[in-house]
Amino acid sequence: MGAGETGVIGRATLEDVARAAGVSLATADRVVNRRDGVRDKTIARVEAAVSRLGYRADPAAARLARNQNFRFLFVLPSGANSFMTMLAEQVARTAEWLAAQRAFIDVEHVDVFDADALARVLEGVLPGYHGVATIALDHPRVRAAIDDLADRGVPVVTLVSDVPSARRLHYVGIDNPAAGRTAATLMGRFLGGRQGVVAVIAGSLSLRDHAERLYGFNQVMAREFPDLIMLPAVQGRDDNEQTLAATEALLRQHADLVGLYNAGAGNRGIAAALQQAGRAQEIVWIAHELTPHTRRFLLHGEIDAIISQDPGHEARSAARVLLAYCSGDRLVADQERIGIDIFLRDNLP
Amino acid sequence: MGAGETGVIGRATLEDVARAAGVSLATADRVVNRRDGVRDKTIARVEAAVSRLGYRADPAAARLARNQNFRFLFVLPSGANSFMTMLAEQVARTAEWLAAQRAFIDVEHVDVFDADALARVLEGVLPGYHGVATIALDHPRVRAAIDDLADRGVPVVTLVSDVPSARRLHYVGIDNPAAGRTAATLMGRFLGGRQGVVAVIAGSLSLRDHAERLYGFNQVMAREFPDLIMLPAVQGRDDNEQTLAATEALLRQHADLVGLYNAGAGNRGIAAALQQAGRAQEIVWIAHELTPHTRRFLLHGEIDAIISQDPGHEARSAARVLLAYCSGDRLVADQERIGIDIFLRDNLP
DNA sequence: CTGTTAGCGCATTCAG
DNA sequence: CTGAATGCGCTAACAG
Repeated sequence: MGAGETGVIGRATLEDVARAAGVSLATADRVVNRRDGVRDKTIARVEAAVSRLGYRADPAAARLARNQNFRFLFVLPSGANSFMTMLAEQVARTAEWLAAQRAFIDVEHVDVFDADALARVLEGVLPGYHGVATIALDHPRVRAAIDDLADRGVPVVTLVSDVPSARRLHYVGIDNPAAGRTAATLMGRFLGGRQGVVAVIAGSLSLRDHAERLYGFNQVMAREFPDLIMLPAVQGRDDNEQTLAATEALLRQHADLVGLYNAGAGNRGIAAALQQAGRAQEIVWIAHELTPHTRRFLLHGEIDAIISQDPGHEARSAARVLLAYCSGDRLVADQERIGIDIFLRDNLP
Repeated sequence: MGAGETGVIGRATLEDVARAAGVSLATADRVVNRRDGVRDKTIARVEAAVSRLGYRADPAAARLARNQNFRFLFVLPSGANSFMTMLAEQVARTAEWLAAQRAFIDVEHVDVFDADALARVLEGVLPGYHGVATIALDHPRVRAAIDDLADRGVPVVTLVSDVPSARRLHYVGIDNPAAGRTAATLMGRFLGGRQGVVAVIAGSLSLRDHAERLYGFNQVMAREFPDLIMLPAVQGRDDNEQTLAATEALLRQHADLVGLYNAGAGNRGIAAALQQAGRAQEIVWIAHELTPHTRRFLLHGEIDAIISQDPGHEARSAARVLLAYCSGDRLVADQERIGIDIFLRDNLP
């Protein structure tokens, strides 16, 4: 028993279509796959049969017959903060899944802050790769490298950080200005009328995603919460040491600091500084990316909210987009939209 | 750099394994698929070859050879609030995708509030279905029906609303107590020290998911924000009219109403009542499920935050879980975890 | 322009 | 217990 009789409805096959249209399998295949070399009349006959029988190609069989493998290159940062480490792990996990789809990925690590190094890797992508996913950097040389790949017919998707002006196939990541606005709204509302100074830290102001977050943050703070005093953004280089120092300086200079938004990494530095100053609980601190560390700080009530993106989702999405492009499949658009997640300690995964 | 040496791009096939082990294709297949009738010695030989060559079955080829179709039944509510309508749409969209995987889904509608009707549908599931996904209802008869299906070997996944005590394969939905706690934290923090009364509306207190949300909400309110006065929950039956009436009553009786949490549907009723009373902007209102209506209320500043779940994700997840179970594939656990989404007007999709 | 044929990698009879 | 043979639905040469 079990798998009940496969019943009758074994759907129409290409052969059924061919027979119904009175042509050969090959011809049916030609029109279904929009290859030329078929008279308009027979095209019409076949298409009629297709819609009459409700034919839908079996992609599994097609891939098997085509016997084609894909090879993708993922370019990830070598400097490993927690989020990037998680991303790398998820890419590895995705690789297993992809292998089942006859697609393989190689990973190459490069210093994200170094545009030339990144561009060099992109420029040197070997032929034989069917697609590239990369953490991008908004720099002319990087943009040029991406465009060159596009010219060579290699689709590239940008991951986490975008280069909108390049001819990339797709951007897999969050809307960063919106993420900044989200942080600002939470900041303003959590502060609930308290007066004082709000500071902002970023990894680097020349990283597009960080800059965009600040832009969004400042926009909403100015418009919605004009009573709060915004400090100019300081840089922490996504590094715990430097962020610690920066935070200490802020605390020293502003006794009335009530809010802190870190648009980049280095949260352990902030935690250390706040704890040392004994002001961890009173200051509203909003951070990015759910990692083991930020999770702990959130649970302890130091971080008040985390704005995040799901690295697993991003890795899978990049792979799906590349694969769909290469094999001509459609993709479910809203499955590929990366959401701006908000985590409080109550809705942690 | 570049293409790590996977050497030749084609991976090992079962035939390669067979040859390497010095057995026939059939025998290799027997051990790979754990069928018996093979001597331990040859099993060992084959397994050695498998791991030596790093063999991984090609699922596409396997499905093709097996030539098997699956048929699933989705049981959805007939009473159509916006969220359920969206869910139904997403199920339809998922069906298209599933068809490509040789799996087909039928949808049956039933009144969710009627346990007997639901149980009847579940009891009457025709043989020939390989799996069932259903919006459940925590009722003995429904539980029994689910267990019967399980006994018949039909996997069932509960969707959106769970019956934890039943032998369902999987629950696809959010952690509702946690959702309630999330709402409470937002409520308390958005109120930022304001004093007054907080009201709660639910569709029905006998719906497990609504009850759980209230439980979580009350828990956090009592523990974290003891100064706010909690009103006993009122029922709106997930209906705009009744929810309107309930809200009007609340507004009439409590001039000091500062917060409103709706754990169910019927948000249009609330909006109407608040607008009429002219208190839409001052009351912190937290609602569930992002729909065209709640989105509008959020953008207009009436709703302050929406706690949500992604119906597209849920529909796809239910399908994937069923399909993976039926075809013996593993699934990516954390792709199937349904998150508790928080939407402010800044991070709307 | 159209048809014939030989696989793709695997599951499954049916013999031995 | 094991092996040879057949076919799933489709693609891709290669003939006509």
